[in-house]
Amino acid sequence: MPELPEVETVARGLRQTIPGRRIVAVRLGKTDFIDDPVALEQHLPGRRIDSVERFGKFMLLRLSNGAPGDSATDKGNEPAALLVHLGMTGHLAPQVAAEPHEKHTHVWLELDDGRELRYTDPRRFGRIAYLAGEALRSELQRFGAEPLEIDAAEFATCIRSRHTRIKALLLDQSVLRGVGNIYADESLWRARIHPARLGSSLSAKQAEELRHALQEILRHAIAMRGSSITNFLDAAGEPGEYQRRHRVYGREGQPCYRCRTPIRRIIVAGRSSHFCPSCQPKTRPKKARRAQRVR
DNA sequence: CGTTGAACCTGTTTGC
DNA sequence: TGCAAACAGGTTCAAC
Repeated sequence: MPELPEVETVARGLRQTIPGRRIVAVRLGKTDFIDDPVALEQHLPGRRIDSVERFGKFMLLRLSNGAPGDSATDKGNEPAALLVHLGMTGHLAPQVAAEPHEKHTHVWLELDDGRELRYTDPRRFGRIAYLAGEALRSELQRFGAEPLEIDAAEFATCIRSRHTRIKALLLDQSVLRGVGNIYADESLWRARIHPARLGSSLSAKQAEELRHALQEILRHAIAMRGSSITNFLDAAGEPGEYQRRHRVYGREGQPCYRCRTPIRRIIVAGRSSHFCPSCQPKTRPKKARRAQRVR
């Protein structure tokens, strides 16, 4: 399931071989996950892919200027990009055009070097959109901070000001862009925070511990090229290795790596959440007792 | 403002 | 063994 580290891994792979190539033709299969399929056919042919960026869980293929007067709504000289979200089972990878395509391939971007950039997605939970100018700007504005860039003050504010479960906040793309179920659970375990705690109930120290845990885990996962849970493969068809480092995700009933207590799985914010009931207490540890213990 | 549940989709796993 | 139900989960939307 591609989250930030997996998308970053794919983007890095594409960056090796795609920028500078021109799209010469577009072929579409099923299009129910594409915002405006006609826009792809209209605006992509002739455009060069200038760069590949990651934005949260999206990949952004920045496109060269189109022909002036391309259409009434697209002047051709505004910044334009193809947004690709991999959903649960999406793959985006270049293939030699003569090679047979995988089942569930829905988009073929024919390149000027004999290859095709193909999008394959059995479940079609992904999303593809061509956006330019103001439409692109406003779409990107909907999303929250980049988890690897957010500073301590901003993180503390957007977590501690909210009367919502911390698990829901981590998954909310308008708060942080790019965190999904695996890395939310892993960070909460590392910071010893129960997933059902309210954001407003975290101490300043806990918020900072959580931010630190999240960033460390994301960096480590990127270095290991992501987690291959079901069938995640990078742009070169290679699996990631981070699934071996999971401490709670997918480990229900198995002993906590810190204290041996069996890991539990509960539903929080409608999502399956893995945690250690001993290391991640539901309520803040009380300290009011100390006075009574004085003899 | 916040929370929950359903819907989307199909391959894989589980249970009878 | 075989088949159906449950499950996986990112995102959006309706309902409360």
